[in-house]
Amino acid sequence: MKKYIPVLKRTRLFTGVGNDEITSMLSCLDARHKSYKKGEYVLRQGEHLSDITVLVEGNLHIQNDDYWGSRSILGEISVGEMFGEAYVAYDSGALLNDVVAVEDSTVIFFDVKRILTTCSSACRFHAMVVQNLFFAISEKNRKLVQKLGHMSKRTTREKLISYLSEQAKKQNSANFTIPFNRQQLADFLSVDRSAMSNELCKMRDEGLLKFEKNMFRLL
Amino acid sequence: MKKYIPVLKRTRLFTGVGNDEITSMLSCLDARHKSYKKGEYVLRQGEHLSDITVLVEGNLHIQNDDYWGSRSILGEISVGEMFGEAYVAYDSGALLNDVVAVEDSTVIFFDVKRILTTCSSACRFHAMVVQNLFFAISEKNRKLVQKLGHMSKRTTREKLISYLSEQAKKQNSANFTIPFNRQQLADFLSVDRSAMSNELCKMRDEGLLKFEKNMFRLL
DNA sequence: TCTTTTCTGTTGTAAAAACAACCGATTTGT
DNA sequence: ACAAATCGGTTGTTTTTACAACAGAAAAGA
Repeated sequence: MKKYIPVLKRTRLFTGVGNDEITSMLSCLDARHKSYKKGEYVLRQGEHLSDITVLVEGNLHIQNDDYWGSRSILGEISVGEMFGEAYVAYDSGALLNDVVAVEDSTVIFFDVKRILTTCSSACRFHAMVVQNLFFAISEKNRKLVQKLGHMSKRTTREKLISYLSEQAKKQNSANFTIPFNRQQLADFLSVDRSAMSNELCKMRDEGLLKFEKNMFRLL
Repeated sequence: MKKYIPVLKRTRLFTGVGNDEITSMLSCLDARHKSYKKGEYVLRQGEHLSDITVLVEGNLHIQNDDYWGSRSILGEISVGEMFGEAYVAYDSGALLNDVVAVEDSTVIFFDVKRILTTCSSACRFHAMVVQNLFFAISEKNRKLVQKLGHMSKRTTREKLISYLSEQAKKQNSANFTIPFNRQQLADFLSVDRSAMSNELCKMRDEGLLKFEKNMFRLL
């Protein structure tokens, strides 16, 4: 567990917390880690969550497959990001999505719930953790709103422009890479892959952008 | 301000807080109220927010108009609900949407930011407020995920079924009313109004549901 | 290295949505 | 009570998307 401390130190959850303090919090929060092979499910829709999770290795997708097999990708979790904050509340109900490892991954589970819902002061970092959690969930909230912004566009082209512009802005450059392949991007934007591929190539031919694999350049 | 205490008492933010305590918190949190006529903007996209707001009268929409005038409704705020929690974090950036009064409305502004970002104990309800805020934003987060669930459906019919099913479940009955008229529902689901109206009537003719104005019944 | 699988782009067709225009009914405002 | 604006439904046309099927390139695996 110790080897993950450098990673944890750079996460939202442990912002402003020193190495020694993280160590003591690991036991205070009953931290456990678990590894998953590519393709394995970390969490499943319908489960009730009592922990939050931090990804310390690999890459996860939050997704949803419907009865007819069509997939929708809600979001992507990269190293240092967490998942499950929204399900800590006692009345939050069951998980609405699956969380799947898209690479071999390692996740740390924290029982943050008891920190939030009890008034005990077994650990003196309560306030800090709560505040960090709050900021983390705020950030996720804003991300969801951004995604809704993309999805509310009517055409595939508009959705692409909306998404790619956001990525360019986020990475502070007209050159950037995206964390999805074509099928995943289509699932993320809820459009058909072939139609999207087609549109992307049209946009390239019109001189709006260039791309090669996951690297894009807006012109 | 005092007349709003009964309303405030039933909000997420003040869950578990007594009347006297609310009164003292109103000054602690520098509460101010403001009224808006139907159609007026409460908040505008691009603004930087330092307060959170609680609606005590009326109805608000969180929405977004693009350059070509097409509108997208992100969500609806009814009495007792709050807005702006996601923008309390110091690095949250500008507001991504407009907030508009769809009826004559009254809003109370709270400077919750200083509660979160300082360690002073000027008010002994810090912990409670932070926890309530956390649960509120968790809930909003889950709502956004649900909305994304509707929007990720490919056809208008699927979007409608997804949305109406959620409403039925939420209101615990196959009979329920929705908080939107047709145009607003279309803007909420990001589809064309006339196409949606058409689809709705087809579904009615096929015996899937009945409706009259904002009242629906799933069969 | 060779085979197999995955990934991406391309095309044609069928289905669906967007758009525009219109009308009657209801609601709002004066 | 009357005029004006809003609302909901209907229809036809155009545009866009979904779907299916295929092929070459790249990547993964044996």
